[in-house]
Amino acid sequence: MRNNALERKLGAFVALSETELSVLDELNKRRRTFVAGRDIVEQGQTEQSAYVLASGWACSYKLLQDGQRQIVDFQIPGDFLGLRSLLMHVSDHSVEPITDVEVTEVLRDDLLGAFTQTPRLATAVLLAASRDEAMVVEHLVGIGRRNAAERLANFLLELGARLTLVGLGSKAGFECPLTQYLMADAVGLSAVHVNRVLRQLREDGLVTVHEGFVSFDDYDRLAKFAEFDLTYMDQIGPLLK
Amino acid sequence: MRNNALERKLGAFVALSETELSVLDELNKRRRTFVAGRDIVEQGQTEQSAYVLASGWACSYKLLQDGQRQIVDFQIPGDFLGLRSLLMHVSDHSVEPITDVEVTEVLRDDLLGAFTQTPRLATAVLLAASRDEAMVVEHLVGIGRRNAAERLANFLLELGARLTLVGLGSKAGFECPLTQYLMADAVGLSAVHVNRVLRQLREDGLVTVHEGFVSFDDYDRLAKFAEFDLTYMDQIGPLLK
DNA sequence: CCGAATAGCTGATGTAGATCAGCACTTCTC
DNA sequence: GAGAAGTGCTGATCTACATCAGCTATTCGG
Repeated sequence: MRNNALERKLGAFVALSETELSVLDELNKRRRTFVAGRDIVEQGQTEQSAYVLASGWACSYKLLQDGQRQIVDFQIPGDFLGLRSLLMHVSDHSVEPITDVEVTEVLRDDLLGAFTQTPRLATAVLLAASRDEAMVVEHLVGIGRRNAAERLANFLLELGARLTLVGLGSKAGFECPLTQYLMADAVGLSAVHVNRVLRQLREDGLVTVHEGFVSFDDYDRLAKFAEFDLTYMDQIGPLLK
Repeated sequence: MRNNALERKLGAFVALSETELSVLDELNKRRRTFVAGRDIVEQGQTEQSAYVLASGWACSYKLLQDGQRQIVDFQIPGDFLGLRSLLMHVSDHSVEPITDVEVTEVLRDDLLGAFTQTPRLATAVLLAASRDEAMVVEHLVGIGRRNAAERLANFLLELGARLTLVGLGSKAGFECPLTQYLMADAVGLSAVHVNRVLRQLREDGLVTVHEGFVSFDDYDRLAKFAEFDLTYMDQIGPLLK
């Protein structure tokens, strides 16, 4: 069976041949499910497998000694979970499912083996990883230099854009299982302040976050307000023919 | 001639064979120099080449519309400059030399071509990119969840550790061409506050930053204070034999 | 040799966002 | 069916940092 999540993900970066596709098929046929709240990858562990998210939401985060947590990114269908943990000796972060999730598993040796067989796959993974890194960089800029409202606006717009790419959102809005606590840990604010800022954005007629749904009340004004620029998401199409 | 900067960089992640080394030699023989202050890579441009820093310091940064700047990372000898810009369609950041720098140039087509010939190279680059991403993630956590003093302490410790790896620093300290303005843009503070916090750290007998030199006055106490943990730098040795 | 940058430094004041404390509503558990 | 836990929401207070303003010491170009 063709057309799994990993193929869609990598196909966005390089056009894959038949043989490459069949190598991919071999790579990730093990399907697994995880329940919400129980970590999939744990900081400090040595991981033998990564996953590609088929359905549901997850988040990758780091804990500080004092118990504070910084969410690095949320993962939506099509995204890798724990790829960096697989590539590095010990995982530098944890991954937790926010909802129940379905994933396909990718074993380290299989992945590295596949690179040797079909180098274009390695290039594709490298490009996918670069795009992920670009997103982290963008978050860094947001947290370092934007105020609370701009940060939250950017955050919601980025999520919306990513979900739209996989058919789960539009300029009107998207379904969103995140609590205000989760958003706070992602944008580096307190949950209390997230609440206030969301109210502000709602009263200004920009976005409404309510009952698990994010509605863009005025997408263009919101994008302008947030200085939202998604070139970093680099979704023009395959770089390699 | 063997033993250039790129070989050292990638050799840290995979053990490279003779043929792989010779491919590498072909890859980056063009040596260039850039003067301090004039951008090497520019946000929004499409880049055809990346570089490996042979000597000097550089920084990668992003600008916001209002003129604020966030420095994403500093590059020291052995680091890539603009690798992500090469891999993506359009560069999401700029790179500026802080001192005069010497680099070797790597052309996009050469790099992608080399991946096809020797897939292990692709793996090596992927691992190197993962380590870079891990550092950005660590910066994100620092900016999101640590206070000014912890942030600066972490920042100096990380620079020290990285410089030590390439023989340019030790637990005693390192030479450092960064102004307080540059540090401020990197850790997301104002230069004024950087100044005050550095004074605080100095008065507490932890670190002294003076006349282009960073001295760790009490490395262990500083590391403890900053909760410094360098597992994310992942320098245990080659993952692949 | 003089004016203009650049860098480090400091005090006074302002503010964005944290923290604390508490209410209302829903869902889950025994 | 009562308690406990999770989530959203709000007012009052506190504080870590930014901003403004201005000082000194170097360096650098003409």
